[in-house]
Amino acid sequence: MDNVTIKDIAKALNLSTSTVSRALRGSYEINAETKRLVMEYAERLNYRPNPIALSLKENRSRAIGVIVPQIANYFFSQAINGIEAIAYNRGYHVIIFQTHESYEREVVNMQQAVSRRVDGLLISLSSETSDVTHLRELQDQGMPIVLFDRVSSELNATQVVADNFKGAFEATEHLIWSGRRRIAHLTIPPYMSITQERLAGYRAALEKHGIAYDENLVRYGTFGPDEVGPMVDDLLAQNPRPDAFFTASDRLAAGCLGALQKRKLRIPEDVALIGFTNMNVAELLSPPMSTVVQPAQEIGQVAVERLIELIERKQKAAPPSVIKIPTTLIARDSTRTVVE
Amino acid sequence: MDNVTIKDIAKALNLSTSTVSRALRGSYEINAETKRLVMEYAERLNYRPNPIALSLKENRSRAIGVIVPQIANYFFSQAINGIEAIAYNRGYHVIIFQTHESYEREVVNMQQAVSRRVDGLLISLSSETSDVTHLRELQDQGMPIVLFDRVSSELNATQVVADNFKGAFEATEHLIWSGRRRIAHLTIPPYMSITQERLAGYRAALEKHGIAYDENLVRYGTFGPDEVGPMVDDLLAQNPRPDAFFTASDRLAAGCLGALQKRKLRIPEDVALIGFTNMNVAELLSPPMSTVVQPAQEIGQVAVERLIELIERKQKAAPPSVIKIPTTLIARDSTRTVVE
DNA sequence: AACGTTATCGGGAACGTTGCCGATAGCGCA
DNA sequence: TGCGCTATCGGCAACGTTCCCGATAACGTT
Repeated sequence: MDNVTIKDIAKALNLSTSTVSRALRGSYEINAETKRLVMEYAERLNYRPNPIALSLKENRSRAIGVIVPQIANYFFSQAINGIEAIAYNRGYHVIIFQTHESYEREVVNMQQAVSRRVDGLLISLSSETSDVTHLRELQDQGMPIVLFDRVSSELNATQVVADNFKGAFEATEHLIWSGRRRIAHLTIPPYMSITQERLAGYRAALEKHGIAYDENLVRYGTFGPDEVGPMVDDLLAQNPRPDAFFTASDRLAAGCLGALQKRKLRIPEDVALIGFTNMNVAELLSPPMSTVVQPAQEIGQVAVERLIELIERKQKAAPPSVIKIPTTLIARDSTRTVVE
Repeated sequence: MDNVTIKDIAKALNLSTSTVSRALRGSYEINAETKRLVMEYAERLNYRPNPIALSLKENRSRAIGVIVPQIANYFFSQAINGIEAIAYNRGYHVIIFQTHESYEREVVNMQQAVSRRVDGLLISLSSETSDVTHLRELQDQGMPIVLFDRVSSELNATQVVADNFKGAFEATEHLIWSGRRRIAHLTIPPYMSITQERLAGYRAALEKHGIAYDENLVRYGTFGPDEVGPMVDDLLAQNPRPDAFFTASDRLAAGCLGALQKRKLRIPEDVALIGFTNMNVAELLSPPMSTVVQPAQEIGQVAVERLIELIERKQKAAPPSVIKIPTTLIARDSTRTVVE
């Protein structure tokens, strides 16, 4: 392998390791000629400082851990994209952990990250996670933590999220403006932060337009497979039937669309549909699907920037806060106003 | 932070560090009672061995580098999913690098991975990469390397790919069976391995059915934005017009579908369309799109398994080989046989 | 002439862990 | 009694790097 060390250089040039070390870092107390010699020789041998030795000495790894439910998911893969870009520019590398929506694996991943000595942690909570004491304890021990997307107000940490309330409010109002009155809301487990914020936005829009909130129109998914069909059936069985669906995720939006198609309901004639999503093929769906776009990449970028600030400035960094990144509503055919 | 070391335990228990070390690893030459004491104390203090110190000592990092063009891409995010799952079970962590389809960044990423002292490298080549001497040199220095998906026969390394030839052959034959004769092929840069294999499968299917290969029906994309529309236009301007499109990637398939829709061509009545893709929403597109499914996750899993074998058994591992994972053709509405 | 200063470099410890080599005591056996 | 063996443990070096403390010589200053 590659193994040229500072010792090799020292031996070859008949110098001590300390001199070589200082020459390489350009210390002022090394003779210019000596510096040149060392630099040239190091260059010629393609010397690269060993980051592991550095880590041991400085007690830091220049690595940040990223814990997400799933990589193979539009939102998270884009967020990781943003994270990676910033992190590498700042000299950190990114270690990925997946929880697969399991609380248990989240805890295990967290411990793994700790024993890997990551300098900081970026976390999007699993859907099973309601208790965050594991994170609070870690934070109390001094580990910099930033939450993104799936956050928890139980934790006094910086949190970076889409403006879920506003996004949901706009989506719901958009449906109302297009003439719908019975708007169903398909969402994810109720104890999750994003669920509550989106639900609140949904309710606020209904209220603003004088539509009573009907809890029978709200269904909570569990990330299980094949669960969307029955939920949609159940909602459609009501009388009067819902005339619009507002879904809270990529997965639910696609599943809902499939379920509606299977049941031969015309979109947007029979029901309208709008999702909270990042799918870049939403435009190509049948019909083109209206969406509230979450700025996944930007969320990742902002989150990692805050984390690095936390790592490098420690107690001097900005106090914990909640950062909301605006969403964008894109109206397409699935929510077109239908004139009778 | 967490910092309990083997020294702390030794001091507290009035033992030497070596004894503690051996007790922790269950060495036979340590008194059972002493072992118990050490184990219990370590447990109580939540001792975790410092992997950085281990890495320095053993000259290995228990990390594998994964270099891909893009994380935010169906295929690669699923592949990384598979990689992550296996790697963690085997005690390795995964460090992600993105080339963004740039040769230059690929080289830089490779160097970064090396200076991070990864134990092995998993690479899917950028579309710009035609020269692989940077990888060959690294390999010559003893770094275990496994290529996946975007591979190169210039490198004597284990390569894990989808069965591109067979997949393309089946897709083309499927189009022929559905009654098409002028089958256009939208693909990616010609020097890439997957391009050539898919093109060969396409040609072989044409030949088998007595259809002359027409190079005017083949177009090579460059991963640039908004390039698909003009390519499609150009193809459609021919006389006679193509009656089917076979695309070589997720991006091209979606772009082609959008372009055809924009030009008001009916699918499958006017033209058929089949893609090489992993999009799980292909069924929801308009119309539902036929696809050749690449087993992304399995490719990742197999690749990382081979890499770990290479890392741990070194010269004793299996010699380099090309492993082909079968694809699956899913016929949907976009290639339905149209009766005139 | 004695001293302080400056420029330039080396020695050694330390980060946390493991492994080699020894050291000690207790014991059995001839 | 003396020898060797086993069981049990400690000391030390090493991995690659940085940093603190000295060391040395060549000066200038009083």
